[in-house]
Amino acid sequence: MSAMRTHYASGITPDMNGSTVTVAGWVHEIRDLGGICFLVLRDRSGFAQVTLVKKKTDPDLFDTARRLNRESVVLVSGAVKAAEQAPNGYEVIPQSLDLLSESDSPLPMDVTEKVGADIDTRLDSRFIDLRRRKTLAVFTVRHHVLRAVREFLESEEFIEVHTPKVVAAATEGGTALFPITYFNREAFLNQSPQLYKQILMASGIDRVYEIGAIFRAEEHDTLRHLNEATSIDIEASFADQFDVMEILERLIGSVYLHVSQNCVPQLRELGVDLTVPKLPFRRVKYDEAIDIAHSAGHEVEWGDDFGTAAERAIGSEIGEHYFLIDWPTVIKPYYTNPYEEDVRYSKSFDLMHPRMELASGSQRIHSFDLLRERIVAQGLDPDGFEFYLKAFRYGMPPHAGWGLGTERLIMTMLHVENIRDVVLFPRDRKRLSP
RNA sequence: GUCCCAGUAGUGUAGUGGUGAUCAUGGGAGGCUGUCAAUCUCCCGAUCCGGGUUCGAUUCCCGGCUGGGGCGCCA
Repeated sequence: MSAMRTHYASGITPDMNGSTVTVAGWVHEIRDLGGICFLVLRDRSGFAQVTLVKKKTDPDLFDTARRLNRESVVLVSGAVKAAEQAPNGYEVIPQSLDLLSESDSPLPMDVTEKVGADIDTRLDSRFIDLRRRKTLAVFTVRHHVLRAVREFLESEEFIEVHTPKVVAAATEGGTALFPITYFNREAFLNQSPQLYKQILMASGIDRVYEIGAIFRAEEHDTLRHLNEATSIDIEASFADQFDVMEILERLIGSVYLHVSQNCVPQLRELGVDLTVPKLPFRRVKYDEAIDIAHSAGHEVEWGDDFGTAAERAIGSEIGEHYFLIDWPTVIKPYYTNPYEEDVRYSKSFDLMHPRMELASGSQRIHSFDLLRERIVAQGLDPDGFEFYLKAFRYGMPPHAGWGLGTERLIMTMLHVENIRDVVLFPRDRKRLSP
């Protein structure tokens, strides 16, 4: 604990009756009843009630307390008193109260959650929004999700790497990139670590993962897209798509388990009853999914991706996490390995939640000649990929991998509607600040 | 990219071709010794911008700006 503070609010218990503590935090509410005044102090852990009885309190201290603005930052030292009627069974009888930072008034939004606020209002004042218990709970869970991912991948002997976010060329064609000026040259913000993690397979590191920002310049405007998102990516050598699918489903199971065990108060705050999904997830072939979509009345041509409506129909038919496997080669990126026996199909998969796609992956092409051929076939210029293709000429093992959307994992886990709710400072088409 | 929708106190909302523009929360003053969505009395605070129709527009029409959402695309 810091020099200023001896305890978090939740670290104080009634059996500490009589001992002196110093708590620090924000003035959540003040209830002045005339002869007695209650100051509710809020910190990251919870609330502490500071009780001032007029007759027994120094007049200056009493007056300072009752005149505090909401959300001012204060430091309160005093004696812990066990009290039945107090919220957590105790209250603090102050000996001193320091006003460390006075809050302006009125506040840009309500912190006590009595009155709602639009997402836009909340994001404009995100630092205040984070003072709300529900918002704090979401980001605490997010931390535990990422921690669980790291622990799991580490236990599977993956090494964490960081690849460049400023790149010279598009990874896969298709999606739009953000152009930037790099000294005198044109450069882009990376849409995916794909090419770099594949290059690392030629290094012999064998199993790598990266948790990092990806950028997409698409002008979409939905509850499940952002222009800057966080991707969890892995790549593994001497593996096929089924090997990495198995890693992925065990990772999902492990993350759910970790969160259900370590985020009990947060889940309660959010009203989420978390059940760990059963393994293994169903493997549904693309062709089967087409049939499901058709029988639900959705038009899907073989070789097309599923529209949102068809995707939801398939999702509600399956009802839980599932893998959508064996996609047509034509709708997957050039680095996706086709089946040798029928090149119309590829060794690819998407991990689906009934609400949306969470991840996609595949076994990759590791033959230089085939890869170059596929790049050309998709209308891309192989010269722009020389730095990448070079890694396939001097001993590249077979490999497979996937990319998982961190935000989508969290929003489906916590039943969050809007992807912006699970990113501290989201970047969408309209928002560039804060 | 495209289509739809919305802009009313700090915040969240109701409603209206002529209003004293609703309610809650908030803020100010006062009362109250056990509050915990404290409570009571009094008070404060708003119709996005520009043009048009009209005797009169916050309301109807057009444009703008800002925001929200669907689809496409994707994670």
